[in-house]
Amino acid sequence: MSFAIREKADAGASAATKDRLINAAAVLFAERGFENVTVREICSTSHANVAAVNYHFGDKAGLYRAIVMHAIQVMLETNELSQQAGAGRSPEDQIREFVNVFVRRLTSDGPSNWIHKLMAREMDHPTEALDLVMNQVVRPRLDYLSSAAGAIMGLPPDDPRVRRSVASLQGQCLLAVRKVPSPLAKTWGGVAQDLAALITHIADFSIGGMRAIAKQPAT
Amino acid sequence: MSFAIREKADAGASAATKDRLINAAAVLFAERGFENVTVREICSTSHANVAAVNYHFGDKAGLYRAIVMHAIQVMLETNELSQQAGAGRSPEDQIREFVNVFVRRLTSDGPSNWIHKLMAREMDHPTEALDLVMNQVVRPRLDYLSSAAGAIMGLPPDDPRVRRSVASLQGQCLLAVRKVPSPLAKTWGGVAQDLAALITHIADFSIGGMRAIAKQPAT
DNA sequence: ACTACAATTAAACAAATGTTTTATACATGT
DNA sequence: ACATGTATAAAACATTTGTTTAATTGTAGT
Repeated sequence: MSFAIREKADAGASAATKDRLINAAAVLFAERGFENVTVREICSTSHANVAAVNYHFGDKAGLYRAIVMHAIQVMLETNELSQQAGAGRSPEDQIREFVNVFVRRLTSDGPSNWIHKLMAREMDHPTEALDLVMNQVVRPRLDYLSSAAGAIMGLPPDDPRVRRSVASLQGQCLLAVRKVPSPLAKTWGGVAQDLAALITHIADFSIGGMRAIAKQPAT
Repeated sequence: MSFAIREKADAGASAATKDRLINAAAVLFAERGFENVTVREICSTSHANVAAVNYHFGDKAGLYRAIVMHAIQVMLETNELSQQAGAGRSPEDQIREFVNVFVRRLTSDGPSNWIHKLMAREMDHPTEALDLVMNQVVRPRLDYLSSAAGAIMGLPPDDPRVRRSVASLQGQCLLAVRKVPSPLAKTWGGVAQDLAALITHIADFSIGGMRAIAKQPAT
């Protein structure tokens, strides 16, 4: 068995190109979508040969699949982070911490940045891989938020008024994360400029909305 | 001058193919994006020749531009409709009417449906045409909403707290409009199933949020 | 009848794209 | 030293893409 040695030898060469391909392609796919990125461009920015993608991943779609798998891991990590941050706190603080972790992670320049761009793309043009993301990542996230929101509203987590309120919260987070085109940056940018202010706004706005909704009769 | 007669003669033939191209391409572009739609497919579904696009619009991008121009008109129409619906009413009702018109128009199967899908696409991948849309359509819309929100919150329309609240409202509307992929349709669909309930939720949730924010000090 | 011009069609073109093939370099195991 | 198998490299291939060209049709004006 020479696996250990081979792995070590590969670490600087072959395994590195495979990783370079994934890293470069992930950013490109997130930025411009699957169809609008050429294999040649991926290999070019990865300093790899044109055939590298087909060799390591079979075909272009195989590379995309590998990237989605990696993305799921990071999104699950985001879920855990936001839930740990709110553990043992009041439901209001759980909402605040979720917004805090979620928005900061998605607006940062870290490796998690491209992931949600990619997912936003998938929303409009779903592929096979999206089912997995929905069930493994999004559904648990919504369940967690529904639990906190239900506590705030004094309603069961699966009450339609609670689910809708969670959707309202998510909608705000997703819009806040979205990069806004330049011409509107002045007006809109004033909103997103101070990230901390934006985060507390979304949380407080949503909590206020939940309490207002809770007073209404069920539909 | 034989323009009048020619126009009339064209109405059933040439002008019709030009319109067929626009209508077919608009749906296709909205569904899959500019790059992922081929000229051949557009012409095929339009029952036109492969060269029709180049003849009538110069090139593929010219057709796209023509579609965006048409889209702007419809979006301006949406603006007017929602503002007329709220004319002379309380600011709360103005918000409610805006959400009502906006969400209904974007979820209907009418001709306005594809437009905002297209715009959502433009947000992520801006082209030259987007500047026009932003300044002529989105900015006035935000101004109108800021005026109503400001009245509710007892603050000037350009107060950061007001602008952020308007953004919160828009985020909810945009998410509500977005078609959700099938695997989550069960959970999420329960939210969007009753459109009327969803609309009143967004309005009341937002008004509640605004009032809660208004009580806080400026940041 | 003849001309002029717009619209349509079929065929072909040049460029780009994903993929395959063939050959080479290199490290490892015997 | 030799064989083995993996990773990289260069070139070529088959399709698809947007676009152009040339020929044809039909309609209006004189």
